[in-house]
Amino acid sequence: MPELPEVESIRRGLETLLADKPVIRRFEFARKDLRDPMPIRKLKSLEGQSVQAVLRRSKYLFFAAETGGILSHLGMTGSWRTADETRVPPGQHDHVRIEFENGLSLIYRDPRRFGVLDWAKDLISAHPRLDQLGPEPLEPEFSPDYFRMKTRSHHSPIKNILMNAKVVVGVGNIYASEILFRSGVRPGRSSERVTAAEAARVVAFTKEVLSEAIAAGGSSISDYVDASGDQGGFQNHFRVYDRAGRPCPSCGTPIRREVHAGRSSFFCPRCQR
DNA sequence: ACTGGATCCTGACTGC
DNA sequence: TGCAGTCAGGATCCAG
Repeated sequence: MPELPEVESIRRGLETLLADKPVIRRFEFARKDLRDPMPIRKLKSLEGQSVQAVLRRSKYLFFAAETGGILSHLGMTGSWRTADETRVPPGQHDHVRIEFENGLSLIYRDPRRFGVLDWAKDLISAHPRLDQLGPEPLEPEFSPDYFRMKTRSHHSPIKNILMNAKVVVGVGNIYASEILFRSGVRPGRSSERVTAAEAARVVAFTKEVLSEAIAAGGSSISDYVDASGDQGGFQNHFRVYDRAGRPCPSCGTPIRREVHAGRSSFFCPRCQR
């Protein structure tokens, strides 16, 4: 599943592909639902309209057409590819195709179907999938004071707070472990016991890790590729994620794995307290 | 009002 | 080789 850096990398790829603002000729649906039913008629109402921009909010992509647009969440295994991207042959998990007047076709593939395809007016108007979202991690609104306030008002492991989209969007399971490693805070530490200085470090390293990952084009694990089928490079920079038993890059102590809220966390028991 | 756990689904990998 | 069990990038729903 793509986290924010992967979604942003995909957005940039799509923006380039759709730079000449092509008109949507037609949608093709191989099925009626992903995780939820898709609003097929509503989406088809966008046929004949040009895509003006590809935007991102949280881990959602938004293809902005004229009277509304396509809201896309990739879930764990979703991807957008061009039809002529030959490295991956057409398959049973290609669920939606968007054909443009200029000959381009985009194909949505999602084996696990945890993704979402919805219609939205824009990214500003009320929408049930967007209304409850917290600030973007790279915006100033995600500040040490703000995060400190959130850590004090919750009673759960700091990692859960960091991954809570109502607190801050875009931080998934991989980057949460990486951020907390750099911050020197154990993922399982109860959030109300995180000091103001530590909360400030978590905020700073959230911005740092996500920025570095975006600059590297995201992380490729398993089946992630961007819209051109290219893989990101940040997975080569993981310091703790999926490295249980291997030496901490900083002190050599074996990395430990723990489960919080049903998700694996990785940390160095010596560097993180 | 919160919290953690189960859940949706398929595929890759492990160990017997 | 086969088969069962475990795990996977997310987010929602439900019980306690």
